[in-house]
Amino acid sequence: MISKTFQEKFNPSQQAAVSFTGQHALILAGAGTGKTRTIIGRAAYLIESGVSPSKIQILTFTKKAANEIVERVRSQFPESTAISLKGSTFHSWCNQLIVKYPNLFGASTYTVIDQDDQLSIMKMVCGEYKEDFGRLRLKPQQLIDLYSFARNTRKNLTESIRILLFKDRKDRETEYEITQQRPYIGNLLKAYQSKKGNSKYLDYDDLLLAVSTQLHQNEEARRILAMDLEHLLVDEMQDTNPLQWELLKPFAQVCRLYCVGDDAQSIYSFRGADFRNVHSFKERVPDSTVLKLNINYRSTQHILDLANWLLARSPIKYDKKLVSNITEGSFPVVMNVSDQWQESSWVAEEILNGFQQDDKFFGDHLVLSRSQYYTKTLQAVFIRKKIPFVTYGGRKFLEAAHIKDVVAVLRILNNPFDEIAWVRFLTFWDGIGDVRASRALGNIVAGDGSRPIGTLVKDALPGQDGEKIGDLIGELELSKGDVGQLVTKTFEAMELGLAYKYRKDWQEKRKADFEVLQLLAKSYGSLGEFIGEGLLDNAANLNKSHVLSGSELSPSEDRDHVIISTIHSAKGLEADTCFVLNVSPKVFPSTRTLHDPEAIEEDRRLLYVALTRAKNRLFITRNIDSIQALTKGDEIINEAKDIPTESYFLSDLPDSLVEQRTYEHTFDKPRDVGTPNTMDLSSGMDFS
DNA sequence: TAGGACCCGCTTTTT
DNA sequence: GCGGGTCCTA
Repeated sequence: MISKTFQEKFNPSQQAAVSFTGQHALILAGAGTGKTRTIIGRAAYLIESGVSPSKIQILTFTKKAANEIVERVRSQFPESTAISLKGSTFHSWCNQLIVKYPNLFGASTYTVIDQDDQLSIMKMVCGEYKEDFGRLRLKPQQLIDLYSFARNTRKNLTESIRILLFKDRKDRETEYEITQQRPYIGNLLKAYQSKKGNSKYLDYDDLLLAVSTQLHQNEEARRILAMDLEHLLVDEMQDTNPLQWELLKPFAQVCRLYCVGDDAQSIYSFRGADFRNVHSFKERVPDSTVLKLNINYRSTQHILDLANWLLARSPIKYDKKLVSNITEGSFPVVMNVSDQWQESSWVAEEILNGFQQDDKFFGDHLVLSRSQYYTKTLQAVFIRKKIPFVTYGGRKFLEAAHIKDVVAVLRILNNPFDEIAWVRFLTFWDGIGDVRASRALGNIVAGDGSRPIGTLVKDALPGQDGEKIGDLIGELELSKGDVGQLVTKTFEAMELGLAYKYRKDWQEKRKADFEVLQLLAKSYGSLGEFIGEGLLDNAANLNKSHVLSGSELSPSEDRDHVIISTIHSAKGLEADTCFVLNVSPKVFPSTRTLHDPEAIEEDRRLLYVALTRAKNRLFITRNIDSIQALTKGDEIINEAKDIPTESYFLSDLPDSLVEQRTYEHTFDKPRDVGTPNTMDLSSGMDFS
């Protein structure tokens, strides 16, 4: 049954996509063509057609996107109609499946670990296998990257080493080097893997791998999951990697796949994303149809002209030319600045102008940067000018050191084999360092698990310290069933130590986070859920972007403020006015990608994503010095001499597409910024 | 063995 | 400006 507004809400190609009746579909949707609207419409359409909401699963890459889609579908129906509709990230979905069917996936007690934990384990392994590690000139982090890359791309170790460490070279020397190093790397990775297994850890990749492997091997598993699922709606298909494809593939047999994506917005190849998952969809999935959405409802034609120009210059054929249904509007502005202070000041001025003169809200402004790091100056200026802002991307709440200290206790109670949590917890206390902790650890983990944790600690760590810590953890174990209470008690017990450990910024910054942690903890039913889902839940990414309102944990999104985001985190966002920072030579494309044509194209797509976030006004900043260096033909050109591809995306930018300006005010630069190395004390004193 | 002081290198992007 | 590593001292 199609609702009355259907024709009004969707254009003909969107209608075709939303009401698709075939088996499997791939929707190719350019930026701003209503991708989210279509996936929402699809879910709503299915529910209206009588599909049970509980049999629809929406998959996205971030929790935020998942929540938004689900909420918007639910709001179209009377109260509880669509309450059972599910939306999650790939990782969280797999985690839920593993929890729901423990027998099927063979994991009962486990702990999901993040990249910090992975690194800690790898460091332990490198310490244990000194000889192997010593023969390599690699950092533990590189080993982790290698391991993850190989698993996500389904490539073997040799190929992974070649791509990640040798820039994909295939000459004889490289072959020799790889043959030399591979056995040692292999040993370390195997040791890492078995340590991970012993501690009952699952890293992010394991979550996907566990489910995917089982589905491929086990027909029973497919049958069971098929009973729960009729429609799988996948967002951002261009960002899926081979491992995720392995996960999706079996579902083509048990339910209907509906994948939405845009190959021109594929920006996650560092995570193994492969847009052949889009390009080869039709060949890979029998009985599938490809539909396209081409009309852009977001941006003015001027903005799209620039985006189209950028894409047209790529050697890759995207078969895409966005056409806007908005014809008026101003040209994108390219602002030439000579340093970051100018850049930040100008952005701040523009925003304040917009706010005061043009009746814009702070929330109408989106500032995009290539890296989180780069926006620091901007944040400083915003604070001084009292411009409210939130940042997207960056370190997550649960990854902050002081939070991890407290969470370590919860992890221990959840999984007594969790060595990392043990070390963190034990060394937290004054007088216990790495050495005593890891010694004690051997005894604790060797225990049979049936004895109370408190006595285990006392045995492993004789003396006063052991008594104290053993009593504490024994006491805390009593609150295991109540996550909120457990967090409160743990914090009380550790508060003194925390205040001392983080004395530099405890009062100002860190202390308040524990109120947030408590509220967050209360929102989870069980310890296991909090540990597992909490980590995977991007909504837990409430560093500074969330505030406490009343007794509720709520995103401060309902307040008016500018959004500062990395481009990667900005996918799916849009704003009236959009600033793209530092689109300078050496940045777009980045100098680190210049050796690799594919990486350059990914940088191009990254810029494309940034440009297409803007609805009405697009401002691009760039460093004038680097532009002049480029035209003078100095080192940048020389570096790029033997590289056929262009070295700066905007180098031949036609004047007809943008308006160029140069920043003129200089008074805004704070006098006291810079590096006063020595203070001049020579004057005012006569030593003669 | 624990912990503090100091120095260096460098700084994409994320579940 | 930050974490990480290293060296030095109690």
